[in-house]
Amino acid sequence: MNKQISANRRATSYDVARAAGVSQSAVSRCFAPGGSIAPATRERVLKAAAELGYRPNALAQGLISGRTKLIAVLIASHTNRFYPEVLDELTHRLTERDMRVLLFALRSESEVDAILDQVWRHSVDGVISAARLSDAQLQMFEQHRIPVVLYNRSANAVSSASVCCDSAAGERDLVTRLLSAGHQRFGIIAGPEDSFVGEERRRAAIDRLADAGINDVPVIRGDFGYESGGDGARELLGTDPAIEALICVSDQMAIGAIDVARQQFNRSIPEDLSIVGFDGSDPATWLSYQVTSIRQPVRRMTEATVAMLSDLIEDPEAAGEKRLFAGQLIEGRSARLGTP
Amino acid sequence: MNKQISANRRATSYDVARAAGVSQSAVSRCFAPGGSIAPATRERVLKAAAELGYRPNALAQGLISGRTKLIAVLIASHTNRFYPEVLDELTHRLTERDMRVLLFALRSESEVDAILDQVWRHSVDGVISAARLSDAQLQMFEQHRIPVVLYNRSANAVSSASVCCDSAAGERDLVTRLLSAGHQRFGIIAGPEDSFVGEERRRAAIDRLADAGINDVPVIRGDFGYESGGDGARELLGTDPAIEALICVSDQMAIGAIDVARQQFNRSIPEDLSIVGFDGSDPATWLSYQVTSIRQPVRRMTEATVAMLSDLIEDPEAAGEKRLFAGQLIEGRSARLGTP
DNA sequence: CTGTTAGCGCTTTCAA
DNA sequence: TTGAAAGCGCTAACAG
Repeated sequence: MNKQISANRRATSYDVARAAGVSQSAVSRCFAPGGSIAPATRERVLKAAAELGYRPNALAQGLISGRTKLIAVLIASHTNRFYPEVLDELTHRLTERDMRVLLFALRSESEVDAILDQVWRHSVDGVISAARLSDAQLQMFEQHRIPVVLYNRSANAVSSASVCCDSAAGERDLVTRLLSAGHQRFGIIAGPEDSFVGEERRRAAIDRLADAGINDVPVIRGDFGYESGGDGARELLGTDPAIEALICVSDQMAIGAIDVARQQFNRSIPEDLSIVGFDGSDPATWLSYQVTSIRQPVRRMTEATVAMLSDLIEDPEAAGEKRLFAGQLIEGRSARLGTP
Repeated sequence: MNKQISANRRATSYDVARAAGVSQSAVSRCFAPGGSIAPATRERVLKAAAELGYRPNALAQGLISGRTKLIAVLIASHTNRFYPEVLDELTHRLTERDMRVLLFALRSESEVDAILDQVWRHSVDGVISAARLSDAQLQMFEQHRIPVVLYNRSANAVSSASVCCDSAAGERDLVTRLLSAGHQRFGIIAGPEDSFVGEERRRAAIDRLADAGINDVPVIRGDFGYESGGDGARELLGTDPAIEALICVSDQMAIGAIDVARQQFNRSIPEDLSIVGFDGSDPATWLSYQVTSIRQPVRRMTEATVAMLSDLIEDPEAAGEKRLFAGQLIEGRSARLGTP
């Protein structure tokens, strides 16, 4: 019994080679970037390939060449939930550069190890992480020359490549403006303790307030989402009705706070209470809220991220660069702002 | 010169075999689900593997076994932008079942072919498509026994598996309630022509209105997003100030419409104007909007999707099932509703 | 239970 | 420019 091609087996380069009357390696060269092949041969091969519906097998290519064009994208679930622009932009820019996205959404820190195990097994060419990685985990990648670019978080010990929005500067800017508008009593609605950007913003706010001689500012922690922003506002305003400004580390929490302040505490925003957010996400610009916030330059940041990753893949010895983008103040209408 | 293990080469099963003093296939069996191996050997192997940091290479596994555990997820960019729950839930449920997500975000129909080419090359075990696929494209997968589950869209010709929210029924329900509350003049803010769910909802609304003897209802098309909802409202209310109810095929468009109606046309919602949306996405429940809408049971739907896909992967000959989930009415406060 | 053997589909020298 | 041959790292018979 000869080797039957069962009707639905996918065509291999051998099938194409046989059909075109050339060797298998000729077929391979046909689909390679700079493969030397005679125009006539090339045409015959491509014709046969088209007829058979042949497409190079990415697994085999990756296995032999050591290049998979696969990029692992790690992102905290809440980031995509509350700020979907990031993943969307990243995915598109990667696709544009002929790379594929292996997506991992993290609901908690504890999942990271299991996920890195998978990342590792799949021989990805690079990693973009919008989730926190430990130094040990980063070292693991560095050791094996797998480029990693951190998105909106940076490592302390290991010198890894990263693209960040300058949360601290942005938050300081916001607080400075609130101070110069005369606000004296503040409340902070922060993020979870394990959030890098959340903590960065919280600290920046507290430090700036301390510089102005304001200490012991009450802090409530939320999860970046709408509900938790409302809860935070309820608790802060309930405890101290004299609070004049609420500093929220995300737009969705600011929005939740605005709704609760207006509807349950009967405050006019910003006349009776200033509320600021952070991110510049879509809903923050909606007419009902117009949150005073800091917009992250997502497009430039994602562009920088994949550009940097591409470069590192080309030259794995290149040093990891840290790029810091300034956020842009959105005045909005949810806070009374003074001059910088 | 003997075969040096360069410090950063990743360990293979041969390395582990050598270290443990067993054959390579013993190592393989150690990591296989039901591989028969003596406990003692097993332990030696696992120890060696741990020391070398060995992890099976997914590429090689996929190549030889024909199973990659890779699932291609196709999703329209705007779906993730305006309704991120879907991708998040899908990703988690797939991960739970030990499958990996190869993500493709589509900005336009024209990208589909290029993307399917990639899907194909990567030998995925299955496909989840929350983007429109043509019959030809579906047949291609069917021919090669690659299971596809359509999410919120169904094919006409080909009988493919699908999980949908019953948009038509939901929209009819909504319109019926609006009618029974006495509304007579309507406007529709629809989605792009190439959107499956958008068109389904638009048609259902128009048909239900026609049943009630109401014809020639003005339709404006948006892109499911906030801005376009506002634009639609502006145009409809500008043209016909007597409109009593706005039917929007997405929540974010409903939200945009609410803001414009309130702030630019000075309408009280729902007293002066009823506005309904669709999806039951997060922002629709925010206090400032409380959009009257139909909630898609996303969790049950995504669960059904990956369960169905798993089953099809186990048994590729199984017939594709179509599951239709009823949407749940959210009364909200953006529309005056009558009894069903 | 264990080792041997034969590929999976491809890229990449190396000669011709 | 072309083809032959080796081998990426693994699984899956098949003997022993």
